[in-house]
Amino acid sequence: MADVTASLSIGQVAERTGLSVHALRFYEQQGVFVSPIRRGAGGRRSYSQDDVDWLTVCIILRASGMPLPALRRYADLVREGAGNEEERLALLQEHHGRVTAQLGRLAQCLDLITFKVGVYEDLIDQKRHAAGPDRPRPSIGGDVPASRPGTSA
Amino acid sequence: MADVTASLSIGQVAERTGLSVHALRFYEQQGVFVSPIRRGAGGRRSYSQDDVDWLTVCIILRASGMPLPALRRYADLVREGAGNEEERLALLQEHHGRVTAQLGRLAQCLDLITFKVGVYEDLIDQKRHAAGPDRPRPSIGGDVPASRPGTSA
DNA sequence: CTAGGAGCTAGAGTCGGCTCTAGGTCAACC
DNA sequence: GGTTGACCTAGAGCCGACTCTAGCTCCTAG
Repeated sequence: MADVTASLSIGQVAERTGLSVHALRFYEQQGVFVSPIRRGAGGRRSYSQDDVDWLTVCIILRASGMPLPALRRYADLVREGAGNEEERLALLQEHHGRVTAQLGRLAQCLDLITFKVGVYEDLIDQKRHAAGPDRPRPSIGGDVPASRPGTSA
Repeated sequence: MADVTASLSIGQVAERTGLSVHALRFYEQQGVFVSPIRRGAGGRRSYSQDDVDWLTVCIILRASGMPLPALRRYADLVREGAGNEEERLALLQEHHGRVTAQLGRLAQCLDLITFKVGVYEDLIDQKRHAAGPDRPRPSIGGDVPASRPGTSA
């Protein structure tokens, strides 16, 4: 029972979350932490495991595009304590919807990119083989247009 | 044969691409167009269908996170004409990789979000039913920690 | 006892990607 | 002939999310 509820310095938290110390102070100032970060000797921040866990969630939410104000709002709700679970749920559901939508859009984009990569690959190894009389393939001008996918979106 | 190769005003292009006229001028200034936009009466921009097609591709690339400098680089290559297909391919492949990675990350994030939504849904309809003697579920303090997914990433 | 390293605060700076403003030109309508 | 309304240029401003700086306090090691 050594490092259970061990408290970490800002540098250690930075190291294990991948955030910069600047970002950690910035997040704190922005109110994304649920409980105030404790201070140790000389006013230094001392993060609990809970703080780090929460931070981990925050990082994932941020990575999925949740803006800081929404994150702060969520933190506010959690800080308020039990009783506002519907609001938290609503916030998360909304974010869930946005992430799902973004995934969809991204997948569509990927289709086009994959298509274009394919076209260039074909084009390039047609050149390599410097083939005979079979037509090189139509509709490549300066660049291929959006021909196949993406036209519908 | 009326509007084939019709040329469009900046306003019309804005309308059908969803970009603002400001953004269109900005993109032009940033060199993302392959050929210079023609000018009509009084120096007004006149977009060809090709311009709009290219723009459509650009929009998709941007939507998938390609930064403007990369887009410009791509446009530069296309403008140069045939002979640099390997470079174009490389650029697209790199972007393809990044988009794929981003999709993966986003999917992981979505897992956590889905999980948390699930937890709150359970929690809320347990409350609604105000059930009997079965324990409400452990490990919900202020908020559920990252318990299930995301812990590995 | 001093030099280095980690931390502190407040606030300025940066970057990407637009967005907006000021001041002007046209063409068309009333 | 005056007023819209769409367009023009050059350049300033904005927003989000950090990032960096200056000037300070500690603690520890040499």
